[in-house]
Amino acid sequence: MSRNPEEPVYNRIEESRVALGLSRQDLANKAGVHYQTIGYLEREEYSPSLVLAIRIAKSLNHEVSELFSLTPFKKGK
Amino acid sequence: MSRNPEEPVYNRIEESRVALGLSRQDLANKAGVHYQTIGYLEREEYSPSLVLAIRIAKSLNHEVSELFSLTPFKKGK
DNA sequence: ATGCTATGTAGCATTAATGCAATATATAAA
DNA sequence: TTTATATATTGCATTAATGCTACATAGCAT
Repeated sequence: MSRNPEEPVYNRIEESRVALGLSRQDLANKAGVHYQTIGYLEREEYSPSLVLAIRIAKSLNHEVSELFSLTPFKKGK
Repeated sequence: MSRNPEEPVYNRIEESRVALGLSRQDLANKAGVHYQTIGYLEREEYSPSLVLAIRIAKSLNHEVSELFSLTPFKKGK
């Protein structure tokens, strides 16, 4: 089996990032990753490693569980 | 750069697993992974994907942030 | 002694996550 | 118009995370 076989992880990265007035590049810098990576994550093209998830959560002043979920987030908050 | 270049993730998987009286195989079954994977994680030989971290946390009735951390956990609770 | 369970170790194969470069588009500002 | 910023898209290379198999060891039963 592969690592995450068609097992998506939903997230609210873009929502939180925009709320803080940050560009993807800004967030990428804070999290220490490539800015394209943020794009891939926001489009949910793949799910991050735990390390990255923790770094992003920290960069956005959120708990991992507030930003990422195995089940879809409800619209609006 | 690689994915998690020498960036360890500390965890309390073994502690929590034993507290629940589960074997690695038991936890592996609940989390849907190979039992060796649990071993690797407990020995902190590598850090899990976010999906796996969430599944393990759920299997152990814990929050991701309670089980995993970028900084070492203090001894005893 | 035999068997079973739990664990460690080692090796190999697969693939997703990430980096990075290039190009394209849209928008806003100068 | 030109410039700069933000984003999307594509493609390629690297490597860590995971699966799986096999073997070894130790403990605890029987």
